[in-house]
Parts: sequence; structure tokens; C-alpha cells
Amino acid sequence: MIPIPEKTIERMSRYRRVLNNLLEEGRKHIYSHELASLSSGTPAQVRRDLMIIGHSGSPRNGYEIKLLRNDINELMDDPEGQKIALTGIGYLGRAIMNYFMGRRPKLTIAAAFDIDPEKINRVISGCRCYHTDQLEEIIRKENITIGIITTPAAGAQKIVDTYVKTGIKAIVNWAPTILHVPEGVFLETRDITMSIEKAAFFAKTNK
Amino acid sequence: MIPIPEKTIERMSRYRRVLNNLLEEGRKHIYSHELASLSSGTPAQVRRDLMIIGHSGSPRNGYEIKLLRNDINELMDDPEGQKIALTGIGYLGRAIMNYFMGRRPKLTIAAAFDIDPEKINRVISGCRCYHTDQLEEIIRKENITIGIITTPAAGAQKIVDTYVKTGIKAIVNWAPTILHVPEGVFLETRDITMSIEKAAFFAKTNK
DNA sequence: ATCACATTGTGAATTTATTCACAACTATAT
DNA sequence: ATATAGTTGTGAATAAATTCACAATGTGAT
Ligand SMILES: NC(=O)c1ccc[n+]([C@@H]2O[C@H](COP(=O)([O-])OP(=O)(O)OC[C@H]3O[C@@H](n4cnc5c(N)ncnc54)[C@H](O)[C@@H]3O)[C@@H](O)[C@H]2O)c1
Ligand SMILES: NC(=O)c1ccc[n+]([C@@H]2O[C@H](COP(=O)([O-])OP(=O)(O)OC[C@H]3O[C@@H](n4cnc5c(N)ncnc54)[C@H](O)[C@@H]3O)[C@@H](O)[C@H]2O)c1
Repeated sequence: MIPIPEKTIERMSRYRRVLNNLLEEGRKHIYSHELASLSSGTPAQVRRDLMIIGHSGSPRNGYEIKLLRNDINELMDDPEGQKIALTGIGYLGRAIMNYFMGRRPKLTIAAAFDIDPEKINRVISGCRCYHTDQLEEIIRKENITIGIITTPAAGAQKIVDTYVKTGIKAIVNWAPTILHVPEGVFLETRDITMSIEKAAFFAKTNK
Repeated sequence: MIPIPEKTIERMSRYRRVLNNLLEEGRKHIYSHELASLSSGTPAQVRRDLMIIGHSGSPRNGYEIKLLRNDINELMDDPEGQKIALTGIGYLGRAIMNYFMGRRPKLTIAAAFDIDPEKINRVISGCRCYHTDQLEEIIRKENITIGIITTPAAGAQKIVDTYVKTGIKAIVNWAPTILHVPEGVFLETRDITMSIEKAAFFAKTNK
């Protein structure tokens, strides 16, 4: 079986969000052009993506929202659930914790870490907070497989190293620094600046 | 002149960050393969990007960091500066305000807006905070051209509409909802979930 | 039953992005 | 002077992503 392109995976997240909203509104079916416009894509792209994940609809009614959502769940979710560790309980860390809380049943932030004594041994957004000294212990105990970094740049590489040591295979990093991971570990460094600078470039070019 | 691809613009943000770090360390020159590894790319990609923006280096010494950084500045920055409005001074809004503060001299968050009386008429991270009632007035007065949204989904469309009305041409939205803008306005909706779900998919697939 | 029709599914075409591969170059050592 | 080594700049090749375009399809109206 050919692997599913990363771009398609990203769009699946978007589609799922839209579909969940529609389900709440009680909608039953959707056409490719509707899903496209609700997720800022094109109809052909939507159909191609659904073809890739092997979902089919009906020419007359389009796609059955519930079935499609379930297929996306099946594709994206681990049936046993996946746990996330987040290190750095500052503004950004808390924004992510709040936002994620309860949003994806199969994907939960199971533990958060910091060095600030004010923040440890509390429960924030339903998530237990520990001192970073306990990273290894808790990650192994809780069987956590995904790591997020929202600390300042200075401590980030050390945290990545600990994540990797515990067997974490996928990391999302928000600290503004280059991090290194061994082959086979997924690392994505995100930067809000990039999206703002892209917008700024557009504003400048079209002013 | 052919337009510069969006992907190249994104990478320029990354390159600039790396170059600024290197300048602080006192480095003078850099080769394409070094810049590539520091920004998680390939040497050919780097050279192609620099070719696209019309920067050239020397076969022996590579690229002169300062000159390259300046060329990126020239490409990306508006010489007169650009101002940003941010609406929604919560955890996420503050994370962005803190992070952006002083980072890009030519691109500043000039005003923040909220509806919570606790937050308005203060200065947070060097940025003045106003009630959303004053959006139009302040945006026009300050000549703001870029808008960020970090409010809950509910109020977001109304804020976009106000942004558009004041002539803002580029918007970055973090509220988890579909927003509509007229033709010619750049809108990018970002979602942290997407990056985490992508990482989770990788962790699941490679476990 | 049959028709009309808007939509799906998909091979092919196109566009966009990336990588290859190598001639041209340049600072340095000899 | 000249050779050398390691890099740049870029046309061409390749790969990846997107869009086109249309036959096949299923549904409701008649
Ligand atoms: N990439 C982006 O787009 C982006 C956007 C916003 C913020 N950031 C970065 O994310 C980080 C967090 O931002 P913030 O606004 O939440 O900052 P913050 O100061 O509010 O929070 C940082 C938190 O990390 C904790 N911390 C510091 N060192 C630590 C360590 N070694 N181990 C564990 N915890 C540690 C602090 O105690 C604090 O709670 C900063 O590095 C910031 O520059 C990045
Ligand atoms: N897209 C993502 O990846 C992502 C990540 C985190 C948070 N979020 C979303 O971003 C938003 C903010 O998150 P947060 O953690 O900062 O939440 P928060 O509750 O800390 O902050 C929200 C702020 O918006 C203000 N607000 C509410 N309604 C407003 C309105 N109509 N006009 C102006 N201000 C208003 C509130 O007073 C508050 O200060 C939420 O919608 C959240 O779901 C999105």
C-alpha cells in the first residue's frame, strides 16, 4: 500500500474539524464542493484525498458525513489512544493545553512539565503537572509517545534528548531554535513568526 | 518579474532566523549545505531559493551572512514598517505578543483588543490594549495593515469583518472556525491541532 | 420503467516543487 | 603562474501535488 502523503494527513485534520461541526448541526450529507469551500480547498482536491484514504460516496448524495468522519477517525486515531507530554507551562503551553483539552478523545495531553515550583504538582486544564526531573519516569509509566516543547530555547535540546531517550517518536517543537533528533524520530519545529511574516509579505505586496 | 513562491517566502523566514543567530555568534560566511542543515532543508533547495530572490554568493566562501540577511530583509520587510492588530488577549494572544515583541523591528504588534475590562487600557508586552469597540478607530489611526485573531470562535467573523472594513489585507486566524473574506484579502487559518495530529499519525504509524 | 441530472471516481494532463549534475568560478597553497 | 579543491548557479530531470475532464453512477421526478 502506498503511503498517505503528509499534505493529505494535514487536510484530513481540517476535514474532520469541519465534519464534526456539521454533525453537531445535524447535517447528514456533504458534497465535495461544500467540504472544499468549508475547508478552503478545491472539490477535486477533496475527492482526490478521499480516494487516497479509500472513502467513497454516492453520486447523488455526496458523502455521508458520519461515515466519512469515522473513516478519518480510523485513519488518524490509534484505537488504544495516544498520550502526549508537554514541557513548558507558560502562556503558549497553557493555550495548547486548554485548546486540546477534551477535543480529541483518542489523543490527550497526559502530563505537563516545568521547572517553576509554582506550576508543578497541580492540575491545569485537567492535566497533571510535574517537575522536569520526572520526565523519564512519567513518560514511561504513562506510556506517552508524543512530545510537545513550549519552553524557552535554552533548555529545549535537553528536553528533546530526554524525550528521545524515553522512546518518544514524534515531537512538535515551539521553541525558536534548531533541534537535533536521531534518524527515525519525527520532529517538526513550528513558528508563529512564519505565518505572520507570510501575511505581512502579502500585505506589503498588495498594498 | 515572476512572483516568489509562498514556500520560498516561508523558508526565507527560517533562513533569516538562523542567519540572525549566526550573526550574533559573530559568524561571517555560510555555505548552502550549512544553512540547509540549520534550517532542515537541502543544499540545492537553499541555492534555488537564493537564486529566486536574486542573491548570489562566492564559490569559495559561500554566502556573506550579513549581505544575505539584508537581502532577505529587503525582500520581506516594508521599509516604512508594518503594523499588526491582535484581537483576543488570552493565553495564546499573550504568547504571540511576548514572542513577537522586539523580534522584528519592521513588523510590530501596534495594538491589541479584547472585550474584558480587566485587560483594556493597559500595556502588555509593550503593546497598548483597547476595547474592541475601538478597532476601527485605532486601526485607521495607527495605519495597521495586518490582523491576528486569537479570540474564541464565536466572535471571530465579526472581527474579520471589521478588519476588512478598515482595509486590512492580510489576516492570520487562530480561532477554530471557518471565516470568510472577500476576494483579494489574504486569510490563513492556523491550527495547532494539525501539527499535533500529524505527529500523532507518525507516532502511530512508526510504533 | 425511464429519463434527466448533478455528482462521484479517477486516468491523464498540468502545474509546482525539489533534486540532480556539472560547468564555471574563486580564494588559497604551492 | 598554475594547479587544486570545494563551492556556487542553473538548465534539465525528476518527483510531488493539484487540477482537468469526463465516463460511470445512483437517485428522485415523471
Ligand atoms: N515558535 C513560536 O511561534 C512561538 C510562539 C510563542 C512563543 N514561543 C516560544 O515558546 C516558548 C514559551 O513561550 P511562552 O510565551 O509560553 O513563555 P513563558 O515564559 O510564558 O513560559 C515558559 C515556561 O517554560 C518554563 N521553563 C523554562 N525553562 C524550562 C526548562 N528547562 N524545562 C521546563 N520548563 C521550563 C518556564 O517556567 C515557563 O513556565 C518560548 O521559547 C517562546 O519564545 C514560540
Ligand atoms: N487554532 C489553534 O491552534 C488554537 C490553539 C489554542 C487556542 N486556540 C483558540 O484561540 C482562542 C484563544 O485561546 P486562548 O487560550 O488564548 O483563550 P483565552 O480564553 O485565554 O483567551 C480568549 C480571549 O479572548 C477574549 N475575547 C472573547 N470574546 C472576544 C471578542 N468577541 N472580542 C475580543 N476579545 C474577545 C477574552 O476576553 C479572552 O481574553 C480560542 O478560540 C481557542 O480555541 C486555537
